[in-house]
Amino acid sequence: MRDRPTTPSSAPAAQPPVQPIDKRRLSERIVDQLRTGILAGTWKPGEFLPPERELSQQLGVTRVSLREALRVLEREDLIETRHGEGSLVKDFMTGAGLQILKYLFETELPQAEILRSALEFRALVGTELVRLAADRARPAHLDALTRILDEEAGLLDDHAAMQRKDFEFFETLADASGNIVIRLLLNSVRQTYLDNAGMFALLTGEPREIRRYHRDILAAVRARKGVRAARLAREYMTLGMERFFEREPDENQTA
Amino acid sequence: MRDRPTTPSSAPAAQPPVQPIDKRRLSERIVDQLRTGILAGTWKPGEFLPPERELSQQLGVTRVSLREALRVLEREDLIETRHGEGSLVKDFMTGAGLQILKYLFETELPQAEILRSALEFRALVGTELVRLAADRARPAHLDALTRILDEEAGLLDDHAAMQRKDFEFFETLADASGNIVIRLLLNSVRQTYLDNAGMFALLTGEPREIRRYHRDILAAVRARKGVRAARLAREYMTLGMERFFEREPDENQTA
DNA sequence: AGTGGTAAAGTGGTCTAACCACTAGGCCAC
DNA sequence: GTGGCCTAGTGGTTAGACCACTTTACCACT
Repeated sequence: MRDRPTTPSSAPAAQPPVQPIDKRRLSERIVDQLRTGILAGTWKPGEFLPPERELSQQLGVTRVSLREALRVLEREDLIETRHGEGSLVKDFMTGAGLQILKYLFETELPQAEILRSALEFRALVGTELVRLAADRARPAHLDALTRILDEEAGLLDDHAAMQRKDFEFFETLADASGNIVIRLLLNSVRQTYLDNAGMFALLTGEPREIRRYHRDILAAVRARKGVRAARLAREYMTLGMERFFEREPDENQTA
Repeated sequence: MRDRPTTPSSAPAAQPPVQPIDKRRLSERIVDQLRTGILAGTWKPGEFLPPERELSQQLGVTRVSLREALRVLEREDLIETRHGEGSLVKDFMTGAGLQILKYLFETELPQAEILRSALEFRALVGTELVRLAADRARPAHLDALTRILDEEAGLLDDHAAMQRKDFEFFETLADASGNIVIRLLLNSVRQTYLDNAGMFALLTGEPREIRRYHRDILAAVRARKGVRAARLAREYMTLGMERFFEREPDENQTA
């Protein structure tokens, strides 16, 4: 393919002159709108959403599209639809699962608490996951980890890409840990992590630093040094927290 | 209300002579059927489900009901519906979140691995959750925990009820931990845990033993002895594993 | 007082049938 | 090559009708 007089497509693309078009289903956009309303408190737990006929008319869609949206919100445990009564708004804090974390990042106000929780949780799971991986990793896992490390070598200038690789690295470790629940857990938080990769990037250090830790962790895992691997993982995942939060009185003695 | 010549309703009810009627929505039953098929491999990742028109006819329902079901499966990351193409079955092991754990317990064959993963994960999170709770629990949390312990006193003969209280106890500790992500995580696994309470009951010991641990953990949390509380929690949550699995070479030194 | 039948209003659940929108593949004109 | 166009297959959306459930109130028995 020869060069042509068009917008250069290589390198970090500048913003194009047109707006992308929202091609999502109506039901998806309805879900977004209603979920935002619920998380923001427009409808409070214990209240009912407007009747389907009314709500669909307000939204300018048919009941069919609205109802597809309601099924999704129900699966997210944000509402409970009752035949003959209506759609009851539930308390997401005691009902909704990890999937909604992504939306809390987008909407909830006291972000600091949410971010702290997320980093703390990441450190907690990451540490144990690595410990297990060191016990149980099989050659195929080690190969996969090595390959990721190789690929990272070419991404030392692309902070965002490195962040994605970081997640992939720990996903592979989760595979190696032989714990299917942890594997599913990472699936649950993947979207949250990738959507906020930029924010996490500010906390997790430079690409070179990330890769250095990955390298050391892999070495420890390969050598089956579970304690050392876990200590490295904890150190790595605590970097960001130390950078952004006053170090709390911390009596942890995990290593 | 006087006594009447009808089936006694007190005490553990014997099985009634009639079958309960499935009042769930069509879409829910469709979801069950399709999800089972996907997890069992009837349709494999990369394949497309039959076209909506065809599938709805096979199921004996309209596209409307089928499509509500598809939205749920899509939210569970088991399928991806593409306009103009069809509904693609995805690999649940790399896509689906913790919500599906419940169904893996019901359908997947190598249950031992899943059960081991669940117990291992429970121990891991439970331990750290207690550690955090000891650091941060506030009076209101301690009161709630005390109340639960009181209620447990009346349930020492009801293994199943005790199991539910156990979950409630740790949910409250999650509140006390001040970590919203862990709180949401417990929501994600609640259904799995309660639906399989019987199975876990076999592993977690007698009600009296459970309560004794709860009491000791609460005492340590109240005294802000994070290390001791965590050690107790780990011990408690490891009991079941030791009972059912050969103790693996374990290099953990978490306490 | 308690029980059960009935009716009405409001709301969710399901169906029918048609039409719109997107994707992929093949063909063709430029 | 590129773009236009057609066609077949599939999902997306609409409109309106009707069924089923819940709540409330009223009423008729016992």
